[in-house]
Amino acid sequence: MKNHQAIDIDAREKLFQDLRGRGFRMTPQRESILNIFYELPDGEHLSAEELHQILQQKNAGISLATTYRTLKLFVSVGVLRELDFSEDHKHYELIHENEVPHHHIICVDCGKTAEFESPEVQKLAEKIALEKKLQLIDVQLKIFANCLHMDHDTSFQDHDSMKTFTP
Amino acid sequence: MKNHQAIDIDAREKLFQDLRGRGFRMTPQRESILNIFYELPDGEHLSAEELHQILQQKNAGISLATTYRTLKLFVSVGVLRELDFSEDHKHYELIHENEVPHHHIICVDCGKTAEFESPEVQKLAEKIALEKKLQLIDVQLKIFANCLHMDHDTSFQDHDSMKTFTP
DNA sequence: TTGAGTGCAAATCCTTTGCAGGCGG
DNA sequence: CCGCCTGCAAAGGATTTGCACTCAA
Repeated sequence: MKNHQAIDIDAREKLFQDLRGRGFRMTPQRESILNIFYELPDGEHLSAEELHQILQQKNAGISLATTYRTLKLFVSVGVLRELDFSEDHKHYELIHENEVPHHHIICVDCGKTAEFESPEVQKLAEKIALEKKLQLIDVQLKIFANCLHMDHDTSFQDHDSMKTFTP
Repeated sequence: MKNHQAIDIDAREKLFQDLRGRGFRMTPQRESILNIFYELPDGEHLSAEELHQILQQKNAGISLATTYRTLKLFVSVGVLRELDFSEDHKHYELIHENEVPHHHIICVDCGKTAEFESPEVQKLAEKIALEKKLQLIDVQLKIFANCLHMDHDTSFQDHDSMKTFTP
């Protein structure tokens, strides 16, 4: 399972420096949280609660309040992307350089999600931003569908059990 | 300001019949809520709280609980679309036949939204659904951008004041 | 040293739900 | 009539915040 760890040690340290440069303190809590996202398989996302549970398992001893505060901070500085799958809570995923733009399919029946890559969507958004004189920040496409109970094991991610998958 | 009212009286009555046929009761509360969405300018969306306030102003005397229950019902039967703009609450808009697929631009700075039409996005989603053997239900594209404080009066919708606009 | 960051618990906000009474079909 | 719907108020769940203490720079 490919993850960000092997290739991005440098990028991670660069990010720490960047954040310090922007006046943020690089606490062990923030570092732990960032590391978890870097070590996550490509395209996988976590809710605040899931992240907090992982931190607990690692004995990182980070409070839920700090988890929420850190997620919010990382979103505001462009390190994480906030996703909404029409559930009662948000999900978060890493934004890393040289990521291939990807988007989400959500099964309205079973609630699982799958990712797919689509440079076309990105191009389209760039065209629209140019037309409308907007500074493009992020693009998110959600396809709601019924997966008809096919391909669950291979393509879809189960949020609550954090099952991994190979698209 | 174009709205659904003039053209869709029949569609509205047809919908009532359809819902009744599906075993739902057409109460005055449900009718009032549906009417509000039909009378809303094209492409405009409401939060539960905004909808409830409009109902109050019209002396419809509908409780917040029923407002939420009805929104949820209409989403589940495909009458309304649930939107998320990374705020702390959802928004809802009417899904009506012969609607031109439209999507949303959200200004990360001021929080306002604008709609734009894009048949390309729809086509792309249909292609992906076909490839992956999914039954396509809905497509939502969100473009996060900075509007640089331009065109607020003409293109962007202010959620909380429900200011209307002409895209 | 110092004020940004943290943990804890209480608070807040949005949304859901239990229950008794109301009314659509 | 029957049982789906409603209003009310209380509950629930996710997220935020006040406060005193800690520690990164």
